Amino acid sequence: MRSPTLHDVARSAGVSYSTADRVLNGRGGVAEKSAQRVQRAIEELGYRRDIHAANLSRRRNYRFLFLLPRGDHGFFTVLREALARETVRRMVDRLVITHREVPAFDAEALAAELDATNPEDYDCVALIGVDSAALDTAIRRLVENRLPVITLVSDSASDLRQSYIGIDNVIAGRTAGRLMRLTHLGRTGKVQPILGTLGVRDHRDRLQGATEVIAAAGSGLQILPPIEVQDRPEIMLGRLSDILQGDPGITGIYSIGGGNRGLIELLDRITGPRPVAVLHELTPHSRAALERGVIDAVIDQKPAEEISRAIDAMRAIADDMPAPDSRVVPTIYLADNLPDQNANGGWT
Amino acid sequence: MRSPTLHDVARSAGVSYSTADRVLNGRGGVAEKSAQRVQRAIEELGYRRDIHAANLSRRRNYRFLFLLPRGDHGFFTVLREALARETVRRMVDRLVITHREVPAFDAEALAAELDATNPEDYDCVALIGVDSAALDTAIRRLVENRLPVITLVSDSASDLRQSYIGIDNVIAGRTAGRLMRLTHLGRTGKVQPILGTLGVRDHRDRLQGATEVIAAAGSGLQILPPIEVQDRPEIMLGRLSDILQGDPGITGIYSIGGGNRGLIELLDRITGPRPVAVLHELTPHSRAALERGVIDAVIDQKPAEEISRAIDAMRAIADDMPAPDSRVVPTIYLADNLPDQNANGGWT
DNA sequence: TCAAAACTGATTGACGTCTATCATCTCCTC
DNA sequence: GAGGAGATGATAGACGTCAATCAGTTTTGA
Repeated sequence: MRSPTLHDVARSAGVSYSTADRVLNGRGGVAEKSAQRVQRAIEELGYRRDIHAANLSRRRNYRFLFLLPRGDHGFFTVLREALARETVRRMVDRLVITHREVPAFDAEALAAELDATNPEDYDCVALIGVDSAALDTAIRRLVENRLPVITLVSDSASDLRQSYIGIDNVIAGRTAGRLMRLTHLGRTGKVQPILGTLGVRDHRDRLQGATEVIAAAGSGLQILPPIEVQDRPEIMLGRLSDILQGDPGITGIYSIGGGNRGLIELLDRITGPRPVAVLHELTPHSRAALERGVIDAVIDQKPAEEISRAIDAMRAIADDMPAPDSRVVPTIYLADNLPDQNANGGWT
Repeated sequence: MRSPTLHDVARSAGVSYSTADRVLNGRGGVAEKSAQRVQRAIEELGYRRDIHAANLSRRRNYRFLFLLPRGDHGFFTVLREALARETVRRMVDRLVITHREVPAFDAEALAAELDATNPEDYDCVALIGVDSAALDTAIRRLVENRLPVITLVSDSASDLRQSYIGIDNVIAGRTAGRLMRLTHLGRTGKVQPILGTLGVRDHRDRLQGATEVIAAAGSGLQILPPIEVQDRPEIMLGRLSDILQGDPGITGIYSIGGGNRGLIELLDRITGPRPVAVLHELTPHSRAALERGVIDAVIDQKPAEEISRAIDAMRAIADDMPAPDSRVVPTIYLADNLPDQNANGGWT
């Protein structure tokens, strides 16, 4: 029941260990027919190289670089904390994870950071994608220098990056739209979408998804033109409070992006019935709001899970294994199915 | 930047490698003060044993046994498939996972299977808990013979098993109740709960959770006495169709257990408005029903994730690391946020 | 046909840990 | 102060792979 070693492969192929090794590791200098015999032996025996023994032997560490946005934006904070946890958790597996902070929403700065990165220093890089020619160029340089790149949370340069780990934002938007429909069964209403800016692809996608579902026949719902609040709580508070006063018929609020502290503050002030409120991303603020019944649902992309999967993917890439894209399914949190407060969403 | 080895520890403690090894692996025969010096060196250097090198050296495999219910019950099928995937996926990590099928819902048979298990043959056992004295006895025997046991999906013998991986069923029920409230905003209604039998703890817990939320002040909802259908589609179909005809005021159906094929068949027949329907467990049937709009929400416990976490926990236990309980948060699936069909819920 | 090139095999010492054996050395006890 | 128990050190061979070297064989082509 012992699994075969490379020695077994060599013996079965009728060649020396050296030759089997040359084939396995593509060192060259092997006659075609020998190579084929080794390959066949590998398949016949079902040989799989013991990756741990290999790593031990070559004193290999997996060196991964994460570029994450700076700042106290709730979601990014959660993301950074998840990364910090995984960093220590994975040390036993020889993963050396470096984390550099870059200014949020600044493609140029991100590109500059990549340009300043020596491709020799890492085995894989993860970053949050943005649509930007400068970023694409920077990514291309790394990839051409054999440093693979993956995108996280938001995709970009999809022909260059090896893998994308994150949610499909159209689906996230559709999920929000579905929640609006379900909370409006048997009645009509108007839904007000709020986003950071229409310039961000992710926000447009969510809006599109929500619109698809809400505007579909039989919903009895109307979706209003979106307002832009730059992910800023103050702007959110001001603009939205104007709008709610102007149109008392609004029965649903869908907050697509950030700045939710403003929204929550506003909802806290409302006495009597309030509109249904659906937000994105579980943060201490949104969680507290859910718990005290000020908002109804949070759509979350499980940052801890994304980080963990990103690391898995990076490791697979570093080991030259296929690393599939991994679409995370957006999760719905209501007041009752919140994860343990301290337990990073249950991700040990 | 190299992480310290046991040789480093020995040198730093001023003892030989042998002594350091004796301390690390508790082989005994070491003077108290030497042991302390070694311990101190370990802490000072931050030494962590290289578990992969250790496993390599002692030719260790992790031998885990899963006892899962037989039968084509949708949920159990998903569970078995997830296990099969993980079994191959984890082979590279020296995990040898054995899977034995036991009759479903039969504590005696499960206990018998455990009794027939030689504690020497495995490093950890996972099973789905049931309240049963016979099972407790069987578990006790294993644990006393140094074979740790964990429970999955449903807990039992909580003082004997090392860890429980699964959802909190009260929370799952509350989540269903919350969905009922949200789908009844601005209107009143009656919710009919359906379960396998009140004899099953998990079902009672879910009912309790749902009742807590639905019966709370301000819901405008009434929860009807539960009906028992033994998880059987035919019974479900018959009983429920009688009840719906008898009481046209029913606006919500909460199916707590199995037999959902009967429920779906019934709902498919309804023309015009139908009650809100919330089910448990994503299976091919429930998924299809969601997609064609016959039911509204599925509460899922992510079996693939549970399996994966169970294996993580078992490995931690086998390595003498702390293995925390892992409460999985029940997930809500609507028509729009379903996972990839083939992709076991996104769990690679 | 002979030298160069291409290929093959044998061997060795890592990597960090486990396990076993054997030889010392230091006490304590009678 | 001899005998024994207990503690310690030294050493060696595994585990499966990597990486390098060197000697030897076969093939190629001019």
